[in-house]
Amino acid sequence: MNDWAWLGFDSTPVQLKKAERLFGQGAKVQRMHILVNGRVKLIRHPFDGEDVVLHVATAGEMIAEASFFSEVYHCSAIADLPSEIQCIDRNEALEKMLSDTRFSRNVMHLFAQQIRDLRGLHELRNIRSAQSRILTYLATQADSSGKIIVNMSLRDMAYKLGLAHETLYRELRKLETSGQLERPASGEIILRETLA
Amino acid sequence: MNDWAWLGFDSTPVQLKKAERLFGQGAKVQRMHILVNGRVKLIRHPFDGEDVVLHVATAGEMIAEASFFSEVYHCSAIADLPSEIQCIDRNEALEKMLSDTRFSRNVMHLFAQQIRDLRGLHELRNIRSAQSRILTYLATQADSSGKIIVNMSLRDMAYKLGLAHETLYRELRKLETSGQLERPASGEIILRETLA
DNA sequence: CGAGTCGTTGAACGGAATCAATCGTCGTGG
DNA sequence: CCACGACGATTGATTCCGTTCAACGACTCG
Repeated sequence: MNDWAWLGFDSTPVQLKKAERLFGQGAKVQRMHILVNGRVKLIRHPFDGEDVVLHVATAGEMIAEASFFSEVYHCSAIADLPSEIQCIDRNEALEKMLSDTRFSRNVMHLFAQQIRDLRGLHELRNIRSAQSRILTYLATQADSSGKIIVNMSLRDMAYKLGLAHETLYRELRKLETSGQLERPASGEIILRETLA
Repeated sequence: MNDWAWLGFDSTPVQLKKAERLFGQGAKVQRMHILVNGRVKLIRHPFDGEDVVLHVATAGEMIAEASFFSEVYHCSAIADLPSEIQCIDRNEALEKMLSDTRFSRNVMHLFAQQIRDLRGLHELRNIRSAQSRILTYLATQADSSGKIIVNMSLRDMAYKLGLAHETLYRELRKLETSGQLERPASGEIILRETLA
């Protein structure tokens, strides 16, 4: 999907099986990671209480970008699917950032992109109604023809949207019944125009 | 609060009165902005429907960092309080980013910080219960003695937490009654230890 | 002084979470 | 190879808690 040539990787990517760990909370930050393929969950382990899913990284994302300037990771990274990850030494990356124009710009782009996505999600959560939250989200994901390829389970989508998965199922069904969307195949959703 | 010396500003900051506009949605991105003092709201104006508050920037933040790499702004910035803003020409900033090590690193830091904050907020919203969401948030804001200086109105805090302001008032009252926190003065909250 | 806003509380409603049960699919190991 | 367990998708019934609507006093600012 993305072209990572600018990263100047010569090494082969790390391969992780499902449930394998890329790094653990508290570990020293020594590398920069780009998720080329697969899915990686970032988990925080609080002193008390149960684990919290901080984020689910999908293909093309930089993993734990926020930790890049920290000494140690504040969360663990665990493969949620078989994944392929490009690594680059932290110091090497920092150096490259100063010497290689394209590199630093691209990294910044990744950061900015991430911020915009997060703000979008935040904005989304301010929508109280489950139905319009879902519609708004789908609208942002759809291409010009209204088609959406869902590359995650509906459960994960529900989590991302901050809804109980049952609610997501129900609302999707309602929207389907009312003709506002179609689901020709699992993992595929088509939005129908409903201009007010 | 923050030291912006590294930005190498020689110019005097822009002064905005309340409700004055820094830039409008769709305008060309020509400068980089750092909010030195005050409060600025980022507003998106959708084609239909009413305006949406994307974010409320407070002192020390870079404004619309996500737009820095875009051609035009995807939102408007409006002073929410009398504000002081440092501006730097976009091209100048990009240049500086490549030539000045400290500058680029600091900008990246700002970005990373922002991402971490946003993720934290996201994480927070996954807590369903209003009470524990509030407690968790306060815990992150408190210093070692449990003291919290609230630099925004409770209404804004409620918005940030994704709660109706009435709910926030009520829950704060409950927590106060049950001795889990004190409010010696407005804008000041003290958390009491309640180890399980 | 009046307009605007914040903080606060009451009452009622509604919608989403929760609990629960079923079905299908996939992977794994005996 | 098939049984079993794990997990995703789906739907029903019920509960509960946060939103919403409403009203009021205090304070600030022009």
